[in-house]
Amino acid sequence: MPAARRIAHLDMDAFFASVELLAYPELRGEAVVVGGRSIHQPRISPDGTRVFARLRDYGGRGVATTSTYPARALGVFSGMGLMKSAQLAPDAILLPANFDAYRHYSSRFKAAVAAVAPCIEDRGIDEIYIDLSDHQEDSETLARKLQQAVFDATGLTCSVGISPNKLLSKIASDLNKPNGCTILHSEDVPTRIWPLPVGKINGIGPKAQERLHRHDIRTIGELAATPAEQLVSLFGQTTGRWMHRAAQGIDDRPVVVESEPRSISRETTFERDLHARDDRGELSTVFTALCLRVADDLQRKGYASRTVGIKLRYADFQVVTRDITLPGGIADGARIRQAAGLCLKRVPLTRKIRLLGVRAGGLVRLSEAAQDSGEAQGHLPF
DNA sequence: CTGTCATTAGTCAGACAG
DNA sequence: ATTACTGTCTGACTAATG
Repeated sequence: MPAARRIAHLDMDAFFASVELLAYPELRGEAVVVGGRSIHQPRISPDGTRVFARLRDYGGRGVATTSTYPARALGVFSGMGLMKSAQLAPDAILLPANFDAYRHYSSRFKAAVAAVAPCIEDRGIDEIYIDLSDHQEDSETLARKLQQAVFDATGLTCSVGISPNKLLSKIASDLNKPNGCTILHSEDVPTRIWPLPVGKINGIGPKAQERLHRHDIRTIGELAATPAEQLVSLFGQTTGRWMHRAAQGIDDRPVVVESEPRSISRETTFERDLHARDDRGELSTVFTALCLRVADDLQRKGYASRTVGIKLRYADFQVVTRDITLPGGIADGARIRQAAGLCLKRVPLTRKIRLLGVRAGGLVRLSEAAQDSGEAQGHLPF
């Protein structure tokens, strides 16, 4: 008989901000926000102390990527526009994001976890699922071991949830933050999960939450008590059934140790909104650069793309996408640029544009790609 | 021959998450 | 008023195929 499933979710505490605090320990306890467009590096003053930019000094477009807990106490959360954040916390310190450092600490904490428990599913830069089913120690011991290993390797704290499945563990890891540990069993669902708001379920975002609220469904318990048919009629077959099961704490998704990427993309928001009529040159330069970066990413990772697409965000925030599927995979800049150019022709260019993006989907491994050179569709039989 | 149904691929928008 | 970037998935719709 196989061991009962036991799965951990491990989430680094305020990850980006905490990495910054390793570099700038004098900021511990301060309201610090990470984000913006990277032109506010700390300076060294004549007396040798570091001088940091304040939120009130920030001018341009940008959002808070993360904030320390003191900044959160002032109402500044990730995703919030920096202009709005500056109103709430003008004296908060603003640091540019340093993704190289975050990737470095990400690898370190994942390696530390792997030394304790090797069956890991990557969920982005700052969190992972771990399958502990084959381990003998009790969950409390394992959780503390994981946290100690992460702290020894990085000097950073994390929070851990352990339960029979990913859904419950994800909720659990958030129940006791920072540096917390929560262990849940199936029997705990009515007491520990049902009182929580529906938005605590990973996958129920602001829109679904609002629709549920309109039907007087606010807690996970109320969701669990809603007939599956009603949820299906509200959200469709797949999502409705999933939601109903999730509310009972049921989730049989496995921990996926490795997976292939589905798409690779690059996009950028301009300093000011651009118009195809007045800013042709700039738009064209950026567009080509994005195509080259996507091509470079494809080649470095060893993929070719069969579906190339573009994305535009107009000044009013409306988003349009177009894509094109090709007979064979491509990975070089010139042909990505050509395909993306065809997409661009199908989009109205009468309004000002705020963002431009290029995407490569339908990925095939470069080693197996047909290396389509325009004749790979085969010769006609006559 | 025409209509219907099932299935699949392609396209696009939108929700969600880290 | 303000709202990054990268990536995944689902639903709705259309077209093609059988």
